[in-house]
Amino acid sequence: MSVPKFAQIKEFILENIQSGEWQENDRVPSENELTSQFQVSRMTARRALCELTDAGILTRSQGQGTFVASFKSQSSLLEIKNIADEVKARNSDYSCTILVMESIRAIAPIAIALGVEVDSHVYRSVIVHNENEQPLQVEERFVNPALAKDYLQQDFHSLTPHEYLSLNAPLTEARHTVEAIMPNQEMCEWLNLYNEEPCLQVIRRTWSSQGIVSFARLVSPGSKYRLGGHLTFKK
Amino acid sequence: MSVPKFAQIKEFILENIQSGEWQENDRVPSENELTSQFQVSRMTARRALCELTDAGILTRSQGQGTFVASFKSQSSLLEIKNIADEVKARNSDYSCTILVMESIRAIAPIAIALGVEVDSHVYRSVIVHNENEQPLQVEERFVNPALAKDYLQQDFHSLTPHEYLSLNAPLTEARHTVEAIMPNQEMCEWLNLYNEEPCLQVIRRTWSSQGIVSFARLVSPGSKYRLGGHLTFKK
DNA sequence: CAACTCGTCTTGTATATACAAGGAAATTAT
DNA sequence: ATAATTTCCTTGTATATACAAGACGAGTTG
Repeated sequence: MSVPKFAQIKEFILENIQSGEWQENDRVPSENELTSQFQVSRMTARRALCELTDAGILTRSQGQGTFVASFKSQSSLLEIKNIADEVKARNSDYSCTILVMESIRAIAPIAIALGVEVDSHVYRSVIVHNENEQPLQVEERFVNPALAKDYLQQDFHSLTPHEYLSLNAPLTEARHTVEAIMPNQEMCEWLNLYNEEPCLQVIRRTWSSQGIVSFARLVSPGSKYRLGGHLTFKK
Repeated sequence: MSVPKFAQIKEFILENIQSGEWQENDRVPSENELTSQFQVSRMTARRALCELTDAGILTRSQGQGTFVASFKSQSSLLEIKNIADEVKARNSDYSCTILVMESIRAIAPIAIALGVEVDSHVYRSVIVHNENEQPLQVEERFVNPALAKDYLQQDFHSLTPHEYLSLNAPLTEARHTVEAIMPNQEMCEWLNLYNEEPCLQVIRRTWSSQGIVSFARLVSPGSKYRLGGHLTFKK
């Protein structure tokens, strides 16, 4: 058997959608209808429908049927990778400079972002990530000490903060925002920017099962760093 | 039955991974082992393994077994949504201003990005998307005329270019880059920016099965627009 | 000693069957 | 006429079974 039956059924359905024969929210054949049309068992027809549902192409509802998913909210995805991996993948030299490792009292916005009491102690680190000795990104991170006691004792030359935290408080959720900002003077110094230039800023908050782990601000010069995304609509 | 058996098995596997009991690339129990451990049929054990594989938690290999996937390339994802939908979702008023609709001869960089001959005709549109009458994003788009003949005849007040193209040349692939830039003077005028401010620029190239469809440049003021991403590590 | 075969374990595909549960429409009872 | 019930079609879960196909090691053969 060259092409599995469930794959043939998937193709059949996708062709009908791509040709426009079946529009958004149209009903597609039920498991039983496919069973008799293709002379397969219900489980095989079902597999085709389930896999297309997992892929976001169809939606199913018990008792009602299976429908072509609406593409309205079709959104494209961008990846945010670990900066150290990215640099190494370019065959460049990666290094980092640790500027700050301290325990501070949380002012209101930090406390709120970390979900802790205002004025309680939190850890703060500032690290510059370099590509071929040139600053590429500044990482300012606030960490909830309850979830990473030994944070300040780590040597982040060998393991990035993100890697360390992933190991010690397994991530369950992350939220990001990306924006374009003008760096302040301190940031310009950290990034070695003589002429002001726009920077890409990523704010990342990460959760583990026990609560908010950390709150990071990643700033990179617009001329040296960009985010990439690649999206294929699986056939 | 409150919690389905296949879901219980999934939880069992995930707990072992999250607790660190099973490390990256470790082998997990085979279908047959789970079958006897949980007193279920092989198909039920199989379902748990397959769903975790689809979710990227496990990898499977015929003849070898099932393994904990490596999180090395763990990357976070950001969404780029349709701007019109986003504005409407905020309960704001959406409108757009069409500045340019023309057919031009492609200079080299445009021709290359679209995969057409240099100096051949391509369509170009420039549209400003407004939120509550304030410019939010400038969309400059170059379109391959072979794949969207009637592009210039469209009324983009009712249907955004992205929606039109999605309908006429179903997307198979898209690539994005995001960067922080300083807008030039023309862009400042389009965006109504009196004081220069950094902008977020998204470059999007889209493919259909017949080739490259279009090449778009989306520019938004850093103070008014940001990209958001939400990632949950499914339990 | 190398190459081959065979048996066994693994995942992959496919079927037939059974019952559960949700939704909607037709039927029945009030 | 309205409300409750039944009935049917849908998807959801679960099992037992069969054979195919890839990987790998043990043993056999040259």
